[in-house]
Amino acid sequence: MSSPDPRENHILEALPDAEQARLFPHLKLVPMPLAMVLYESGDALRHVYFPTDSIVSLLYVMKDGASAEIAVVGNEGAIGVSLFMGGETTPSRAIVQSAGSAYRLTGARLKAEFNRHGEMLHLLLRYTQSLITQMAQTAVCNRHHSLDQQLCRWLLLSLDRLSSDKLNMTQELIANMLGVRREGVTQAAGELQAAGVIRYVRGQITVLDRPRLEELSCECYAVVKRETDRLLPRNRIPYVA
Amino acid sequence: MSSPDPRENHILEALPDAEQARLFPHLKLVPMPLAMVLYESGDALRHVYFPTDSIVSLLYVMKDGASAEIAVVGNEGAIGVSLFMGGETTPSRAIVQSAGSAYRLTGARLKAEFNRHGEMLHLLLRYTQSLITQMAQTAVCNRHHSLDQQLCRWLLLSLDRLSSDKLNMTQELIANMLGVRREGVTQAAGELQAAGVIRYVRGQITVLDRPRLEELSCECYAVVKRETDRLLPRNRIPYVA
DNA sequence: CTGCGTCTGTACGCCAGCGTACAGAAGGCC
DNA sequence: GGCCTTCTGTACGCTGGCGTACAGACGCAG
Repeated sequence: MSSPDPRENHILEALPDAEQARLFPHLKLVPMPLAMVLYESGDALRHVYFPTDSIVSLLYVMKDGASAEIAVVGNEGAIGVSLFMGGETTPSRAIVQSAGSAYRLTGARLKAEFNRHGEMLHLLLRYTQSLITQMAQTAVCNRHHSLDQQLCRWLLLSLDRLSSDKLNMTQELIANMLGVRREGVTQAAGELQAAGVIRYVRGQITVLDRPRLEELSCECYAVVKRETDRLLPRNRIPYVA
Repeated sequence: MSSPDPRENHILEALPDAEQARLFPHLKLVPMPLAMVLYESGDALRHVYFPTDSIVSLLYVMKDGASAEIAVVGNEGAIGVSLFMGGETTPSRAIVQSAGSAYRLTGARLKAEFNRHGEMLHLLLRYTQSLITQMAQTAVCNRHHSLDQQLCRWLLLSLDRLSSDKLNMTQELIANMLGVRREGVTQAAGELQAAGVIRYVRGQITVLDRPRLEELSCECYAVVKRETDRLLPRNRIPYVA
């Protein structure tokens, strides 16, 4: 971005002027390079991150090394929910899946703002609920849907968090996120390419036919999208008790 | 229970005296018969439920009727998280999986207490985080583990929420919760019975060898258990900012 | 322009769980 | 006792995704 602005993050954007004035001076713009780990399972969180153009995956890693993504966070949300939820740590790993930037706030500063019980609290809680929806839907999706469908869902979730129709990610990476074999992704992506829905060139995916992608996806994408839009409307709504 | 007491629910138990005095008069003890639906996907919630000896499953139902449990709630928690999270509704169904009782509170009363930003808020948020852990782990489990392992996990989660070693539930019901075929559960349960771990008689499961059950389960049970115990210690801990 | 590392394509046997179908067994009701 | 419903056991073919193995393709460094 030529002139980074905290308001590129939807949560920060939605804050009332007074809260923005209080918080923005303490925000620090940090680069988010690919594969950067924001926290490991069980780490005490020091900061909360508000992505602008980066995408972060939350994933669980098992003892045998198998992994699975449970949610993806972009400029609609924040990383470090367990800070204000009170747990301080969480058994997941947060890893940058698409490079970019984020605004960072110290945990202490965030908690202080949260405990003023103002709009920030309500925004963060609503965002957390949308995160819950995404995780729950991921659980169901993992149970019932085919790899082909899940790949479509995953591409759409990423696409929504970028301003471009190009994704920079290898099949290996996608496989890790979905918790499947790399060969499976090759297979599924090959079909999509043959159908003219995407173009795939060595770590760069271009989406050619988004409507078709939505058709091929399972319903999980739509459910999550609808719920996210409902919970996080992009304008300033005062809290109603 | 011979003399029901709100303190059988761990959240209510953990409240300071002042908050208990304020809330308990408004609690209503309600029966929770098997298969009772507390809310359907998208329903506006009117009450929050604090189970004492009942168990409630949160499950997602897809368009084609397929379903999957995303979390289970007993006397350690509450049903109706989306009320104080701000969403008012949630795309899941809450259904009683093991009959018993619960204390009920109107949504308005709960929100009023929540917005006092006292111990109730912190307890509910910490509980919500443990719920998040459970959902995330379910997602991973659905991806990577065998039906046999998942059955063990599920039995343990239920067992922890009951005071008995007997579970009243048909294989059909379990299959619905796990999102698998009934025959699959028959198969897996048959193996457990042959191994002397459980005894199965027409809708009644008796756990004979719990340690063995834990060994046969995937790590998911232990992860969720540890995290739940960490987040919700059974004593009154003042909030530290 | 050559070589090497990374990324992608393909192949083959294997198996868990699915869909389907049906049979026996236990318990309740009249 | 006899009937009917519910619950459980078993069988069989099918398929999606896994594990493994290897070959081509692209791109960067030297």
